[in-house]
Amino acid sequence: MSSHRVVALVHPPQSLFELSAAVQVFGMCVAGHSRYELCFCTIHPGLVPTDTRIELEVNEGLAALNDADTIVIPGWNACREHHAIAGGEGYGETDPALGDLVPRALVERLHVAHARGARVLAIGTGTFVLAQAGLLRGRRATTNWQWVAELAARYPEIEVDGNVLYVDHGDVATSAGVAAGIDLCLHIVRNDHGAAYAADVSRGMAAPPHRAGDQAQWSRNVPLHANGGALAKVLDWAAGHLGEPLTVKVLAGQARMSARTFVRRFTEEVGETPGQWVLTQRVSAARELLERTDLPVETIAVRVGLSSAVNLRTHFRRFVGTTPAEYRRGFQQRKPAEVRAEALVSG
DNA sequence: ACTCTTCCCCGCCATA
DNA sequence: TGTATGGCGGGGAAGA
Repeated sequence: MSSHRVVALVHPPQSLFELSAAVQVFGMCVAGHSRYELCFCTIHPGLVPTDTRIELEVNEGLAALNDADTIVIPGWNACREHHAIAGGEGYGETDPALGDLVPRALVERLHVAHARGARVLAIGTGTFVLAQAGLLRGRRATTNWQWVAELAARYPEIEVDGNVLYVDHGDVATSAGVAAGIDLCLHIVRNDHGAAYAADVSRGMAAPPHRAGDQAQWSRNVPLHANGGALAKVLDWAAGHLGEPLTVKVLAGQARMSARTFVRRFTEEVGETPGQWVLTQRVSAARELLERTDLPVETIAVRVGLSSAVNLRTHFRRFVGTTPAEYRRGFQQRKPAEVRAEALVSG
């Protein structure tokens, strides 16, 4: 099996931040190499302007999409081009022609790629390209909160959800802007190569390990380090003590807050309730243990704080869509092929 | 499948 | 008056 080819579509004025979300995650080397082959293409190969005063040299044209296993569209700033040329800042202003600036040739390439089974990811305003290509018809999708209304207005056939970080349909996925792009890419890596590998990648880039797609987009852009980082410390602490009872009372105590205030602040800043968050962490930890140990399911359940195998199974089905045993089996079957592939790359 | 208990989460409100 | 806190109670879900 040759390595998975990820092709990022660069387009002027390219958003560097959203591009680097894809670059960091898919280009990240773990133990010396990456499991993805990351390439770039653009409509007119050559120097591509970005949203800052740096140009990118991109040598491949749209033909590179033909053999992509995954296509990433890290933002689509065509709308800002006019503002930039006019000397304006462009942020916050909407251009009604946003979707119309998607060239026909690109739309066709995307159709072909999607039809032959390539996966298409959009980060932030990249969603508009997928919308214009008709790949989101009748499906749920998201984009930057600033653009949610615009997206919904222009494409009524899409179920626009502005309250999530990302939406993944398997063949097509969209995310909110900036940091949510990292979350989406990590989510993809996680499904491709498992939670343990994804955790290695996110550790490599010092990103928070896992945020579920249905978390709210940051309502006020408050970093977790607000309030002297009290919440961030509690999250770290809790992640290291999953086997112990993590009730709201216990967590609030760690944060030196009353339970009521803790729940309120937690949901505001993290985007989901403490209970949901703890549960997500526990299932996540269980996935990792299933992948890299041979511990019995019952033991794993106890170790991650889910008390019993019965309990673990119900939550596992809800989050992962399968049973722990099945998940482990599926994962270990893939293992030998991957190990061989790694040996080839590193050797 | 059932009960019983505990905990979650949120609205409401008094307080600082 | 505006803002953050935290106690209380209930509806409901989770777990034993």
